[in-house]
Amino acid sequence: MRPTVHDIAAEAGVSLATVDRVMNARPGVREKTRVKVEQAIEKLGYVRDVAAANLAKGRSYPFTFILPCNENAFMAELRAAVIQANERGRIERTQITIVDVPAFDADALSDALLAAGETDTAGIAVVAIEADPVREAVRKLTERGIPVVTLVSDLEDSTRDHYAGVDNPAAGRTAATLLGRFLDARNGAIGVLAGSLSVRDHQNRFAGFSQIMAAHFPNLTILPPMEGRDDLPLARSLVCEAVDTHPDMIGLYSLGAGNRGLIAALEETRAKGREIVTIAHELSVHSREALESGLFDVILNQDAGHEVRSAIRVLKAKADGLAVIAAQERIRIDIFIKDNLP
Amino acid sequence: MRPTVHDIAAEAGVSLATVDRVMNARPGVREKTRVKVEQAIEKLGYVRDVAAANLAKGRSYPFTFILPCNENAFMAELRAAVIQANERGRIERTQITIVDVPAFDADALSDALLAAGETDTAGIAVVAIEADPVREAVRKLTERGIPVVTLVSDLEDSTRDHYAGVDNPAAGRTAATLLGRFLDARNGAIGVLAGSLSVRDHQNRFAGFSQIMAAHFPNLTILPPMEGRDDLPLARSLVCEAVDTHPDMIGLYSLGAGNRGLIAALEETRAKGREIVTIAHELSVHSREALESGLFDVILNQDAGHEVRSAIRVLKAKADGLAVIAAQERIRIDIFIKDNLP
DNA sequence: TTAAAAATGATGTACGTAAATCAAAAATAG
DNA sequence: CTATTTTTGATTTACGTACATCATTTTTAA
Repeated sequence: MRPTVHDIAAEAGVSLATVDRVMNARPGVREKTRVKVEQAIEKLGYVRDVAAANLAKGRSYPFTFILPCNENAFMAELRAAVIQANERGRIERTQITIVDVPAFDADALSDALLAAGETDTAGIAVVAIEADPVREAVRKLTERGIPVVTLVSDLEDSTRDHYAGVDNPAAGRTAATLLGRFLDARNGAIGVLAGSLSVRDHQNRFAGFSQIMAAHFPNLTILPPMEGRDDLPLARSLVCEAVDTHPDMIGLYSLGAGNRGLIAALEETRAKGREIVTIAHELSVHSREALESGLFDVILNQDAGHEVRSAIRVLKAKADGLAVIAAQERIRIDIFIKDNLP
Repeated sequence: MRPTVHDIAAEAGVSLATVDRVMNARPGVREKTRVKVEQAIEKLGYVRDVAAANLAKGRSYPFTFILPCNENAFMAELRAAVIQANERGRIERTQITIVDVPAFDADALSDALLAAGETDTAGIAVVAIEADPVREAVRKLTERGIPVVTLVSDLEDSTRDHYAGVDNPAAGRTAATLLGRFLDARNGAIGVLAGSLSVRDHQNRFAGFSQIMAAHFPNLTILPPMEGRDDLPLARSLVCEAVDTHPDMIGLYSLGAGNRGLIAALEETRAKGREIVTIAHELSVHSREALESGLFDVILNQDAGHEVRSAIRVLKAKADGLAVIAAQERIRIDIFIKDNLP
């Protein structure tokens, strides 16, 4: 049987009240007594029963998640993951309020952050936009002791407590290595399709991609990146045009989320008898289908569920003033080919 | 505020005792009353506070994990994962007893299974060996209502409740696709190094690998598989010999866990100025180093921690007579290249 | 040495659920 | 309609911890 506070009290030769004072850092305990109790805890290997403690505390964690009303599959999945976490969170005493903000609107986002800070919130998770008003809002929040975690997209040079998302330069490097190796010694051009290069994630991915391409695959040249803005017809026409303009284009890296336009373009390209080795981001029903049909060769993925759960763990830890185990919270970049689809 | 049993009682117009009878399927409730209570639960969206329930029940789950005393890195990691799960399991009221059995010994394993069944156990997880006495032991256990989960290695045509491990044929197919594509249009021979082809996992991986190779990469021929038996010097000499004997060998798939002998052999090969595109299994300090230095090109990995946690979740669910969400318990095959290492 | 301050003990209530007991009411059988 | 069985209610204790109150002891300052 695992030891309880009673066992600690008996072992240390003090009362339950004193053990409680030590355990919860309440005042009124002599140093000598505190040490006695701590030694008893050590000796018996006592671990606080968190479930019972939370029950007694009646504590709950009202968290706020600020999400952009983007319409792409990944954001939908992220939102679903938050909702699901909220449902099962009843057990862990977390309750999440989702706040919607227009996509790519820095002012709206900073307003939403400040507004969330005025509510009864134990911590805020936010899909960040790189902009000074946002940084300023985050600074005000953290200054007031409200934990802030960036989700999916980070906010550099800010006072946010943690970033729950993938290493985007590494994602770009991964794409470069795979594309380069799949094309082995062939010579040719590589297209790059981004959502928008004004978004930090996409910038970072492109930087990592370019770096490895330049260093290891001199046989491949990168074409100027296209910006599809998550817009189906635009992405499609951009890709089609690039394929036509560059007959030597043999590879493509799509580092955004506008997969459906891309898929349409690749279907047309295939119909014309050309195959482009393609690496895209984010697993969804559409991208999965493209991978299975061979239109995509690789999908790099960040697991929205993992990111949300990690964000919640970190917020909880910060709210309790506990340390975060960085290694445990690192979000992996998943590589999927048609053979290892989940 | 989330509703409690008291709220249910008030809503249904019955006493607390009756609600308790309904909730815990105790006898002595009229059908009409039971329906009233269930409707109140539905209406208020009541969810049992599992933490409080476990606290009140004082229930604990004594599980047994039967592991082979293999000395390879993966088994060590698996064991560590079990120990870690046991430590943090104090909170979830699971306590795990580890039983060691000699590796590859079917009789010892079946004895251990039956012995575990005699102890006070709420469920058994076992790294299975394909053999009839093992199947028979599992049958006896499940017949007596003891949940049995196979871990890492499955037991086909048995009465085990669940398999917590990866899809090994899919792992082999993944290796084949990556190896084939990395070698693009080159012609040559592919070596295969197994631990032992009498082990089901390795058989399955080899089958999947051969299937895709034959179907999609006629430019590559598979050499007869070598058996390294997790033995460092043996694996090393086998690989060195194969490299010397087959000057056209340009790729290698190591589907076992004997990575260190393989790494030694590849170092020698590299010293001779030859590079072999290599895919190996299981991430460890050694294999990671080999990946970073370019000796390995890809590592396929199964996360021991995930497998152990999944096994525990399933055992708990089975012990409570609850359903298992299959999709949630699927163990992924991770692909690592040097750019996406965690 | 005494008064004040600090430290400790003793005790009770609460959290949400489980489980038991005994009394009371309702339904059913004869 | 009574006797019996079944169903329901009321109440209590327990799980392990948090937190508050008040009494008592010990320590420190004057």
